[in-house]
Amino acid sequence: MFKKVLIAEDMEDINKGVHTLLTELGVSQIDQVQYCDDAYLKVKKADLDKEPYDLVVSDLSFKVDHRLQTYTSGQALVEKLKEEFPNLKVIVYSVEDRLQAVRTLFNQHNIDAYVCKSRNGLKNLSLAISEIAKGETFLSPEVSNAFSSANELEIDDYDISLLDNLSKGLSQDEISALYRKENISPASLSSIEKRLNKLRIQFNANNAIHLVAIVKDLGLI
Amino acid sequence: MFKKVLIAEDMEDINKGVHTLLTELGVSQIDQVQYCDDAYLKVKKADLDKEPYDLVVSDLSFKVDHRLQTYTSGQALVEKLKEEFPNLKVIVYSVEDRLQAVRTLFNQHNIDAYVCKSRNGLKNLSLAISEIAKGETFLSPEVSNAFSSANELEIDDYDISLLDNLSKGLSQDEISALYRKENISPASLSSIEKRLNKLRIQFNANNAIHLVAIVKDLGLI
DNA sequence: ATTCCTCTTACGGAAAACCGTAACTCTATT
DNA sequence: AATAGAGTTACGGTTTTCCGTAAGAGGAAT
Repeated sequence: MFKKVLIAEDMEDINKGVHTLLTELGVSQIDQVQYCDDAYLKVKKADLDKEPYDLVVSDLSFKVDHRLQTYTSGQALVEKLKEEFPNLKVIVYSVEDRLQAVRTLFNQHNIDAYVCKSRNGLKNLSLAISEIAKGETFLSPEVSNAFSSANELEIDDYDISLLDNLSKGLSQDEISALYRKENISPASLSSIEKRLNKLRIQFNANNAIHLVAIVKDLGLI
Repeated sequence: MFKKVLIAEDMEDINKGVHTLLTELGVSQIDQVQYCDDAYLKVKKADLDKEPYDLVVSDLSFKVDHRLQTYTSGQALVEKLKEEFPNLKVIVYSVEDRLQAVRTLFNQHNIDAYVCKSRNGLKNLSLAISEIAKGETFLSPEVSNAFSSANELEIDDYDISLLDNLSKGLSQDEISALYRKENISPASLSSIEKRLNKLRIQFNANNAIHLVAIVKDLGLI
């Protein structure tokens, strides 16, 4: 079992809940931070001191406040940690259930577990820890279909960019011009129309306004 | 101080964190539920048994799962509780920072405190409890401007309704027809256009999509 | 090379949104 | 009763979105 664990989570109540769980699991040294930068510094220092962490449990979203941060999101933190300390085990513990994000975390950043905060969040976190201790990876049931080919939601980065630009007030014409300038393909007005039409159908939206409202609610943008 | 407190919160880690806090504050009996319906039933039963709760701490959003619920949101639960047990103190503890929602909870449903889940969530929750014990109400700093008149941007219910209908995918024509049917004035397409134009100027929006995106971010709808 | 398939682009018409102007209604004031 | 002002409605013209059709571009397989 793990001996030295770091929790990176900005909300102190959750931080507390996870701490209690880890204590119950018999982890002897548990450190907590509420900012991404603090997490990185703590891991770095522990490594230099030859007393490295066995495991980091990190949230994805950290609310911004007055303190300027180099790493402003859990993604950025995890990416940096796994790049610099490949042997460090990392669990992402987040309310996010966006399959695309989960896929990226596993495929690009090699995280060891993804646990959704939910009713059974702590139970799953507990499971994840024991799986990782055995050298396995863990995926929360809520997002278990992230890698099942059946569920290809087919929303890619291009779609997100499109929706994001729409929500920023750009007309389809302006988006087309922008994409031409930045060599993003497809850039034609016609293709943009087509793509948005596909998205409207996928999300059952009546028009572009409705579509943007829906994807904002879903947290896609 | 309060003796008997109920926590309604679907995420068990937060539940645990709040529980720890209440224990530290010296609350002798703390009950926890993860479903709105359970919360209502517990309060109801405690009242019938002549051992009523002093305080309920409730989340706003409860993820839906297999269990069918009569009350599907914290709003619905709080509304029902305050209607049936006006003397019961209620703290809403939520990540939501939508000012409109906060106003409604205070004005319509007479909640006693609104605490935002954030870095200092538990500290504020602690403050809220001591304020309520003194017969005061409490409002988290994050939403403290919910009642400051400076913040009145001259957005009335009609504007909100307009934006809401837009975000639901109705065309301006359809909204006009709807308002005529429901005797909401002004109902003409022309007036609706004018009002939306005013809102676009107020919020610096390029078009209707942009406008809806902005007011969604602001939490107005 | 050819066929087939998919993705991209172009175009044209209908619908909706956008924008200015003007007329009409209602109320308050004198 | 007359006037002014604010709010509502009507209308025409321009731009943008929506939607179908069709032509071109590029890749994979035979």
